This record gives sequence, C-alpha cells and structure tokens, in this order.
Amino acid sequence: MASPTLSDVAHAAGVSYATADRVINNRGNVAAKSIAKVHEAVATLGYVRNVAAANLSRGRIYRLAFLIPQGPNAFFERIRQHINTTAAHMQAERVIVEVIEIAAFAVKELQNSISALAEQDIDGVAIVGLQSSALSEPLAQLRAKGVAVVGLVSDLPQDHRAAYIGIDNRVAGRTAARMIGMAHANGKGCVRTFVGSMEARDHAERLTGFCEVIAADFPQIDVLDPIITKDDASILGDQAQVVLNDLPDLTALYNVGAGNSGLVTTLRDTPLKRPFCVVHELVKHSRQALLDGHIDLIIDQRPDVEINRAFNVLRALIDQKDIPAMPDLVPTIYVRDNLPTETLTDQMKGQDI
Amino acid sequence: MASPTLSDVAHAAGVSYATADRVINNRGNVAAKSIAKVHEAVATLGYVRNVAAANLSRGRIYRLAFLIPQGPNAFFERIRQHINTTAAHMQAERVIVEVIEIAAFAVKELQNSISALAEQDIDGVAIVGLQSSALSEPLAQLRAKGVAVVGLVSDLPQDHRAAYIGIDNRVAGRTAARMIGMAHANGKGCVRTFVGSMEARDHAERLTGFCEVIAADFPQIDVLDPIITKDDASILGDQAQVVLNDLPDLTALYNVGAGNSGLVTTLRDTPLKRPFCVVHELVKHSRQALLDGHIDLIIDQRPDVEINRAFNVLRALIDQKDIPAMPDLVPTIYVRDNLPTETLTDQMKGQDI
DNA sequence: CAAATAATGATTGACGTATATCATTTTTAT
DNA sequence: ATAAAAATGATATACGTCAATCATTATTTG
Repeated sequence: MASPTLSDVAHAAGVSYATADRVINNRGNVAAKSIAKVHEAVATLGYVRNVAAANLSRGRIYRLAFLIPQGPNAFFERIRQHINTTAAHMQAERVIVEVIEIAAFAVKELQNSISALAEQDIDGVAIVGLQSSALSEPLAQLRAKGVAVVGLVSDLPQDHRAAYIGIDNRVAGRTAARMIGMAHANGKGCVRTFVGSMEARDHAERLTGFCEVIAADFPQIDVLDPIITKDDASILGDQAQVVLNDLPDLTALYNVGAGNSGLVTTLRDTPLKRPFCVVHELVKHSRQALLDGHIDLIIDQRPDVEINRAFNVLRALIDQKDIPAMPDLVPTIYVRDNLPTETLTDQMKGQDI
Repeated sequence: MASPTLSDVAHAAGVSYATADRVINNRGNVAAKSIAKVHEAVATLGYVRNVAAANLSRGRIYRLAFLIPQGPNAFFERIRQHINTTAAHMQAERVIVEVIEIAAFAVKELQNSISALAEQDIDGVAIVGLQSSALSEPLAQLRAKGVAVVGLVSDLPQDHRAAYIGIDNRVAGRTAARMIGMAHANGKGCVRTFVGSMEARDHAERLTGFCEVIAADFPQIDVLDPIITKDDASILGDQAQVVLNDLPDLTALYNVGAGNSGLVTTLRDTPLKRPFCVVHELVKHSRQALLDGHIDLIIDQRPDVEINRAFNVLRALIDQKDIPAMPDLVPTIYVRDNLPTETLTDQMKGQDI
C-alpha cells in the first residue's frame, strides 16, 4: 500500500541502494544493464521520488526574483499584489521571492538590473521584458549561471528565455475585434482605436490582430487610424473628448493600451449615446466603469493566472522536471455580469503555521 | 540566511524544543506565558513550518476521490482527463487519486457511493453533486470521519460540504444574456432557449440569470419558453430544426444545457442565415462548430481551473491551513479567436523522476 | 597476467519535523 | 507542608532522499 522507496527499487532490481541512487540521479559510472534493471524495477513498482524527502535532504531553497515596471500603473499594482500573495503561501515550501521594480520601458535600467541579478544567488527570474537586443548579453550571462529565466506579460528576446508567460496579444486584438463586430449586428460602423505607442510590441500586435478580423469578417466597419496616447490618462481623456465631438458617426471605440481612467472620465461626462467601448485590463476603475455602464467590455489577461503559472514554470525549470498541468492563458472577456469578486480568494481560513 | 527551524524558535523563546513543539502543534498542557513566548519568537524570527520535513515525518498521504457522472458526456470526459493529468503530477507529492464514476443524476447510486467511501480510508472527496436531501446522511457520516468534502461543478446540500468549486450558474446565464443582447445592437429580437431539465439546478439557475438580464437591459428582445431536451443531442437537433423552420423571426438561440452535437448538426445543414447561437462548455464539437462559424459563442466553466482548485482546496482542508491564492472561477467567454490550444500544457519537458 | 580502470556494495550523516517516553521541575490544591 | 497535578526539559527514533566515503569486486587494457 505504502509507496515504494528507493530501497525497495534497489532490492527489486537486485542492486545496492547506492547503485539505484546512481541511476536515479544520473551520477554516472553505472553499467548499462544495471541502469536497465533499475529502470525496470522503477516501472514495475511504480516508484516516484518523494519530493518532500528530496527537498528536505538537499535543503532546497527556491530564490526567485520578479522584475516589474514601477510606477502607479494599476495593472502592475495588481501583478505585484498577486506576487506577494502567492509568495506568502509559498514560504512554507521554501520559496523566497524578491520583487524588483524598474522604471517602465527603460532598457538601460533593465539591463543593469539583470546584470546585478547575475551577481546575486538566484535560481529563477521572471522579467516583464522588452524586445531590445541590448538585453541579450546580460540575459546570456544570467542563464550561463544556471538561472531559469522567463518572460512575463511582455516577452524578452526569444533566444534568451526559457518560456514566455503571457497572452498572445494578437489574439487579444482579434478578440476585441470579434466582440465589436458582433455588437454591430451586421450594421455599418466606424471604430476609433487608441494605442500607447506603436513601438510597444504588445500594442502593435493587438492592433494587428484587431485590424485582421475587422477586415476579414466585418468589412462594413471602418477602422480609423490609431491615436497615440503614450498610455497617458489625460491625453486619452482629451483625445476621446475630441473624437466624441468630431465624429458623430462613431460606433465603437477600442483602447489598445493603458490610461483608461482618462477615457472613463470623458465617457462619464458624455450625456449623449456613447459608442461601444472596449478596453484592456481589469483594474479598479475599469471595473467600476463596466459596472456603471460607461464601457461595454474588458479584455483581461488574468494576471492571477499568469503569476500562478510563472511560479510553477520557474520551479519546474529549476527542478528540471515536467511542467505541471495548468490553466491555459487566454485573453478573458469580461462584461458586467461575469466579473470576479473584488477581493482575492481568502474565504475559509484555517489555522496558520 | 537559512530559514529558522523550530529549534531556533525554541532557543529564541527560551524554552525547550518539546515545549515549542507543544505550542506549534496545539498539543495542550502548556502555560499561557510559554505559548506567548513561542508565538513571539515565531513572529520575530519569521518561522514557517517546513512542509517538506513535516510531510516526510508524518508520512502523509493524501488519498482523494472524485465522484463523477459516467457516460459519454464530453464535458465530464474533459473533467476526467484533467483529473488524471493533475493526479499524475501530484504523485510525487504523495497524492493518490481515485475516480469513481456514477450513473448521471442517480441519487440512489450517489448515496451508496458516498456511504461506501466512508468505509474506505479516504482523506478528501470532490463530488459532482445533486441537491437531494437524501445525501445529507451519508455525507454527514463521511464528514464525521474527518473526510474533507467539496462540491464540484454542481453543488451538494450546503450544510454538508466544506466548499463548492464551480461557477455561479446564474452568472453564466446572465453572461449569455449580455452577449446576446449586445449582438442585437438595440434591435428587436426573439430568443429560443433549450434546457436539459428544469429540475437540474444549474440549468434552472442559468435560465433565471438569462431572463433577468434580458428583461432588465434588453426589453426589446422576446424570450420564448424553454424547450426541454433532456440533454439529448438528437432531441435538441430535431427541436432546433423545428424552431428554425417555424420561427423565421428568430434572432438568437441559447442552449442552456448539453447535447450540442445535435444542435450543431442541424445548424450545419441550415443554408439560410442562422440566428446568433450561444452554448455552454468547450468540448471537441462545440469548439469545431465555433471555428466553422456554426455558433457564435461558448460559455465555458474552465474545468481545468476547477480541477486545479479542487486539488488545492482539498489539500488545504486536509492540512487545516489557509487556502492558497488561486485564479477565480468565472464563466469564460470564448469566441473563435480566443480559444485555448487544443492540447494540454505539455510543452517543454525535462527529465522525469 | 598484472595493472589500471570501471562498477558496485555497504554504510553513514545530514535535512527539519512529528511523536513518544521518561525524568524533572514548577504550580496548585488541600 | 505535603500530595497531586500541571508544565517543562531532555532525548530518541523515524520518515526517504541526497551526497559522500571507502572497500571490494568485475572488467578492460597493454
């Protein structure tokens, strides 16, 4: 009934514990037929390494770091909060987390932070990345030291990270287009889009996906050229005001980037019938705007799922084992009816420690 | 640098290891001031119990069971698959899973299975439940033996389970209504709904939510009385055929229950313009229908997320500790653009064992 | 065949906690 | 003050793996 131990395996294979151990942990210096015997015993007994014992024995500590843009961005605030909540629960499993904040979009600083990490004793890093080749060298250094590196939310140069954890932004844009198209019910339409910057890869990708779907499946809808907002709420608010005044035929509005609070302010003060509005990322004010009926849809990347996944992937990479089954990462559509509860999952407490 | 051990705590508190242990594990027979001293030391040192060592020491095995309806239901097929995948990865953490299949909606059999579980040595059970009070007694017995019980997908009598893991079906229905409403773009409309059975609580709740939102926010849309399908694909297919023939003004169609394959077959053979179609649960044929453009939306309850959550909650209940942060459970809207990949998350393999 | 090399066996001490036993000290009640 | 009860200390073993050491046996090489 009880799970077989490595001693059981050794015994069943007719070898010593030491040899079984050499096989299981790839220590080398084992004859091929011994390896075969041990593997066979593993298979027949259904041996699975007891990770509790293994972790205890090797005194494993997972030292993780997250490199996140700093500043008052509500979305990264949410990310940070999820990291901290998860980290608190992971402490019992010897996971130590450090959150390092970086000036947003600052290649140079990101580069320095990555280099600095290489000096520290770190096992894994999740980085909200940039596509700059200037990052290649520090990343290569880091990985040379055996550090697991993953891109988070925004990808790193592909050769220099083990995985990307984030949504496919082209898919996100396509999804937005599909919803806006549906909301037109085959009627004519005209959409204004706003982007933070065309240099930001995620924004560009969303816009690409958006235009693809509109062009292919909703040709009766015009897509106007995007307005650049630098993700600045006040710029967005002002521009939205201009758009609402100047374009009476406007039927939809899609903000590809951030700065939604400005948009919402403008929409709230718009007495006349407003266009169909889609924005990204569920945060406090976008949530409220949805509930108040100032916008119609939020496309969210589920940072909670992403963080969850980041932890799991980093641990799997560090342990060099399979990545466990996890929820897929897909742009999620929120309407006012299917919003998650505002508070985190903290019902039902037991005793601590 | 290294995490403090219980010995460290004892030392810092000025008590023996034995006393610190008595405090930490609530063994009683400890003076109040000793308790205080230990707690203080725990706080100042930041002591966190090493779960690897603890689990190893007590030889903990988590024996879990899942009670799932049997039969060729594609949705539960998916659930079963997720359970097995997750179970495989949990083996290393001494989690043993048994999946028990029950005739669908058979109260008597479910009752017997629950009673049978009480005889086995089981630590936790997730049950796809029914609202029958006939289950109360066997469930009470089970819980009296210290077994953690949660409802999965469909809830159990509320007093007899520690948690419910599944979506709020009223929310799901409201979401469907919101989407259908949007797709009408303020135009008039007429919706036909199909339900498996009005006795099935999840179906009834979805319908309730659906009607609420249509009545409140889309009064220009008529909701026709639901057609009962018994979740039977052929009945659904036939009824859909009748509806499409007889109701030329039909603008939308919402299947609250299962049996979508029949619906899709009918829709596929419908040459004329079809109504806007919303169904539940992402499975192989609903996915294909969405891609082929026979339906417009799928509302999914993310069984992968649910199973994930079920495992975590059961373990937390068994260990009597806090429930870790987990993605929220919310009805997810799929259009053809934001579908997850068909295969499970099994990229990037490392070495096993 | 001897010498060098490779493979194996036997054994041991961590790792941190759970749990138990037994002796000793402190507190409370009479 | 003494007995009884409560609290504490000291200590030991087990859990399964990792990692290391040292001795011994097989196999290969010249």
